[in-house]
Amino acid sequence: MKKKITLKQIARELDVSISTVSKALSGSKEISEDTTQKIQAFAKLYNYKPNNIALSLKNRKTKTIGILIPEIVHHFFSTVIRGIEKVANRRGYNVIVGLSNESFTKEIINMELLANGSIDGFILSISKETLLKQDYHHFNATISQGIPIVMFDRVVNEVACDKVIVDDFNGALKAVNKLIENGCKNIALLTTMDYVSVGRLRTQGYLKALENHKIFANSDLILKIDDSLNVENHIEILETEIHNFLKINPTIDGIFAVNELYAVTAMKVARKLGYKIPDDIQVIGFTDGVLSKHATPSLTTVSQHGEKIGEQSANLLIDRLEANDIENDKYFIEDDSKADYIKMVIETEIIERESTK
Amino acid sequence: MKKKITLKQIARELDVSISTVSKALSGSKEISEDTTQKIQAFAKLYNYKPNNIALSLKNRKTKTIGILIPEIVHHFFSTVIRGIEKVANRRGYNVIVGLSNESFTKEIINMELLANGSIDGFILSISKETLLKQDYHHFNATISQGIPIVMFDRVVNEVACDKVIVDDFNGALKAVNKLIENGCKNIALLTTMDYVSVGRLRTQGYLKALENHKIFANSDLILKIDDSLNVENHIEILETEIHNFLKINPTIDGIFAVNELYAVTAMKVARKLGYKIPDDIQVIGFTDGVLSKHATPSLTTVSQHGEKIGEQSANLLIDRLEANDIENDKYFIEDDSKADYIKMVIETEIIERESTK
DNA sequence: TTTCAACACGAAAACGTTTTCGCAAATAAT
DNA sequence: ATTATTTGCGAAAACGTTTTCGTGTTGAAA
Repeated sequence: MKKKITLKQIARELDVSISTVSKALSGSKEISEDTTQKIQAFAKLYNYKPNNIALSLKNRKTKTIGILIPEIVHHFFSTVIRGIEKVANRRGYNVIVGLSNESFTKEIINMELLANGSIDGFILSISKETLLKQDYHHFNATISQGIPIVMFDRVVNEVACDKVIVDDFNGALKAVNKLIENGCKNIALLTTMDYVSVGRLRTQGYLKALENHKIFANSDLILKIDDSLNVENHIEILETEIHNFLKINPTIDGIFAVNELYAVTAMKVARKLGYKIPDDIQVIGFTDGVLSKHATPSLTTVSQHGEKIGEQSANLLIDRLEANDIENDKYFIEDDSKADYIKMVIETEIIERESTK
Repeated sequence: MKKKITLKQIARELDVSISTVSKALSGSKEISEDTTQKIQAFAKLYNYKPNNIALSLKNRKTKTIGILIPEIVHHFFSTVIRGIEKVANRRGYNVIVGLSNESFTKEIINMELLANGSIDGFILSISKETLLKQDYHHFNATISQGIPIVMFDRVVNEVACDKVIVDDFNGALKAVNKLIENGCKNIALLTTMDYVSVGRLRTQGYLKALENHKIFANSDLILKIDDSLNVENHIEILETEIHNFLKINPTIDGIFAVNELYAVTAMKVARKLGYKIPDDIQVIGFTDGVLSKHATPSLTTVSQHGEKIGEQSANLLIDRLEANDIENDKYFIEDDSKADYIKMVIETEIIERESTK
């Protein structure tokens, strides 16, 4: 077992001081050609690599980003992680992932754990429970400790930080517009309980599209589904809810769903009821995941560009981290209270597939 | 901006030494009741939490696990991560995620980056490129540095470490058995090029099942699909390949696919060709992901229990890490070469849905 | 009164770096 | 020959902990 070699060991072996080794390895002009050569050769031979932890302690920065998301087995979130990882890697950062599991407490614990020196900044999406409780003190506490946060997708005005969001309103608007233009007269909305702002915005987009076309918004055509904790098993309930909904409202000829699961389930149910898609009913979903791509018929969706969201979030965070560096170097620490934070909106895009005409 | 408080600051403020503060906070009997109270109160007030990096440096362990996977936007891998995170959290560890993107070089870079003190051990699944190259020196180098590795799913005999694998052989065997018992006479196999051992094992299970039932294995019924780099766009190619395959072999009445994408695509194509599922053709896929669950008809699959794989991997790794601790404490470092490594096999389970009778 | 524990605390080392400063020797300028 | 400057290197501090080993004070035992 060859443990990693340290500066001290090299120094001892070559009979020079630690400082000399350090300088030689960084190519300092202070050290003579000769010794530099000798030390570098030795270091290469023993595959010396500086210890990251020691560097982190010395520099008081870890070059690590903490990602905190509600759930990882989820297409959208994993694409976001991929985006974050991509730019983080490129810019010399690592990512450490925490899962809140939609729980307020786990969110707090995870943050406190990582905020104790393990990471330089956070990229996160708020858990449902936190949104329900509307308790955001842990975010503000973290920020006031000097640890910047970037929130994505599920964000909240009460916290002053950079944000990257999907243009949920316009995404929904565009989707419903398309349904209308495609000739749909009675467009249903399949949505969740709207304490998650995201759902609320999509509903607003739906309503606005109808209004723009002078279509009366019939509240009977809006089905709100309770997406409580045990989502996994609720698939049958989901199906029967949609089934009954379609039975009661036989005039529906277009469906806009706020996620792809609702959309494909609606297609499934509709087909069982004898509807042809897209001939009798056209369907558009939000979120462009595997399901949409491989459903039969494949689903027209509003793509959220998760990877792009991740990239932008990472860039925003790292930009701020490195800006802070400069400020600190200048011994000029600006009053953060008037720092202007960026809210970046990522445009959606409609991916047309077989579920619309 | 309230930066985190340190022992030194508390010491200065309360006019005691750093050692006293440290001891008081850990409840040492050395310190008087009075001072202990005073110090603890002060620490609580200022929300003191020890700096993780400093602790890591001192203890020479980070309580962090490095996960290295080929791809994160992938149902199986994200369930594994979820499993790892779950037990890691419970046992006091964090996880830091690296993506190899199926690239040999990125795998190496990521490992070297994290091996410099950032993590105590690795849990990883080998990238395709590495498997092709059959170059495993970086794994062995890491291990001989004293950093344990646990490999899952895509493992390799050439590296001496703990492994957690799916019982691919028996999973395939059971699946094909079921097709046979359900009356299928001409069972096709949809597989990939088999440099990934996983695919090879599934093929062997398929062949064994046929053999057990004295069915002649017709090589015409095996379709090997080239799953090269640009998988995303290959969906049309996949469809046409399967289309032609089914046209040429009209007797096929059962399909076993080594992943769910091939399975649902096969269903899609078959239905376009006028087959009824499961009446004319029954289909079973490997990997129980979202697609299987929500396809129409829903797909019977061999579940790999990704979360369980993650949990077991994490337990194996942490067990070994903490066993090493004890050995080191004893100043008795065993010769690792004769350490016996565990290969844990996770049994598969068939989830029956609508694509089989 | 002297001796000895017990008590309460501080100094210092260690983990592995980087960096500032100081200092001797060698070279250059006067 | 004397002073000034460069060159090449080492000592030490610092990052924030924990822990070992002193050490001075107190109260009790001799």
